[in-house]
Amino acid sequence: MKTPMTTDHNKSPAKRDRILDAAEHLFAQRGFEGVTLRQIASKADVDVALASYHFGKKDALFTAVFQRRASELNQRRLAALAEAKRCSDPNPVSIEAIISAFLRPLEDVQREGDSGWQDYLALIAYVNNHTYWGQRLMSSAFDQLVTEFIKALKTALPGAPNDKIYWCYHNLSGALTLTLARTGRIDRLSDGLCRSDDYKSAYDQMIPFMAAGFHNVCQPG
Amino acid sequence: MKTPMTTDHNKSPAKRDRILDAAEHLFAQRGFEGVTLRQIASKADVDVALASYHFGKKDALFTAVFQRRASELNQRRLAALAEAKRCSDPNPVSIEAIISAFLRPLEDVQREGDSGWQDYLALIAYVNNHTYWGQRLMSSAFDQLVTEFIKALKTALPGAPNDKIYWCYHNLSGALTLTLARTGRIDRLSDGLCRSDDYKSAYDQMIPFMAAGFHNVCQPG
DNA sequence: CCCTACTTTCAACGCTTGTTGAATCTCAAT
DNA sequence: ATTGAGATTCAACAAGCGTTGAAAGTAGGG
Repeated sequence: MKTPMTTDHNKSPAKRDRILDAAEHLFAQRGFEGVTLRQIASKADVDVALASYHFGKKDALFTAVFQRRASELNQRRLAALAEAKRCSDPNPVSIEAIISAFLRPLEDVQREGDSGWQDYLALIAYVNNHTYWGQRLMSSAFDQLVTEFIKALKTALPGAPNDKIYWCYHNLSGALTLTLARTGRIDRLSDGLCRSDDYKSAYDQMIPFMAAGFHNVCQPG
Repeated sequence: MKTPMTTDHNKSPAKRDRILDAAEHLFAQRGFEGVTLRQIASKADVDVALASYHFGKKDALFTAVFQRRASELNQRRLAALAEAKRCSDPNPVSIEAIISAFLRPLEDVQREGDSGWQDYLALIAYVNNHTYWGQRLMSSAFDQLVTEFIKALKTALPGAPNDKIYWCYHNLSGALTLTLARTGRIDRLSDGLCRSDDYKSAYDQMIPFMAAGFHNVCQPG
């Protein structure tokens, strides 16, 4: 009996994946127009034409890179949120726990070594601050997840006006984005006291910071 | 008697400035590599070669655009900080007042109509999230100002550890950067309830939000 | 062994890019 | 009028871009 034959490309995904990895790294570092297909192919040790063969136009390759890890990240964050709900069971989940469920999975994948995740999170930062790519990619990849977290925030802050919740999430998202971009600015500003690549410290202070902001802005009435 | 003759180029700054304006708008919208000198020249209604004549390489044009409005912005923010100190005179300045002095001048220049400031602030957002340009431009343009504000924050939060102050400023800077980028994401997330171009609302909620974060994270201990 | 389907390479295309050197224009001072 | 210096245009360059079509490689099923 023959294999069910979605003969697709499960035999030699090696080069295809190497293109994705190289593109992930370079796009995250220099942006869409800042990278050429030849640089990607060179880093992946592959012919230029192969990128076009597998992914079509350059836009499509960028989109493929962005979507590759999105669903796994969403699953991890949703799992963290479910776990937080389970832990505080009869009581409602605290703001701190919700924000923690939003951020800690990022710390997890960053710590797990695979530098691909580092690049991917930096790519999210690039896309989130980019008008064109943000409009095209952020919603389809993350809106469902974000809506889930915002729903949790609303129940944790009963009576809070919706627009304030969204603005508070905007603050959280912006601070997180700058963290993920790891530009090294805080290193220079603090003269080395703080480091952009010290995620642990970043999240440790970000969680109580944001929780206090939510509580202060979103108090009912 | 002849005019004191820094014969430089004060006679026909028209085209030179039009290049800066066009570049400001396009760089802010599409980034450094996303814009061609021909697009800039076309928008400025000027020959391509003129940009090279006035500014040299493309990098130098980008730098010139970035630096053009930096010192005026710094002056406005420093004036706002001085005014805040004056208002609360014998008492120390509050965190809220410091953050307000940091943000409100942005709202002012945005309201004053001149759409160039809008583009410029979006350009700051682009540079601040960009590894390469951030390292080259942010420090020289804004470090002195930021250091001044951080000094004020330190005196307003006596006993707070320095690293926490820097991380808190990092949060403020990140949220502000996403606001300045005006990507339209909050519009889509909130289904039109909040709008990226509603600076007033953005700053109105950001000030108490950030102040609460500072207070919560930076309590001495 | 020979199909067949997929992957990978090769070579080249048409086009755009940033940059430059020489030519032209502008216009105030001589 | 002439000069001279800055501003502006023109035309062109070499280099690099994304993309493509055809050729070559690979491998499992008949």
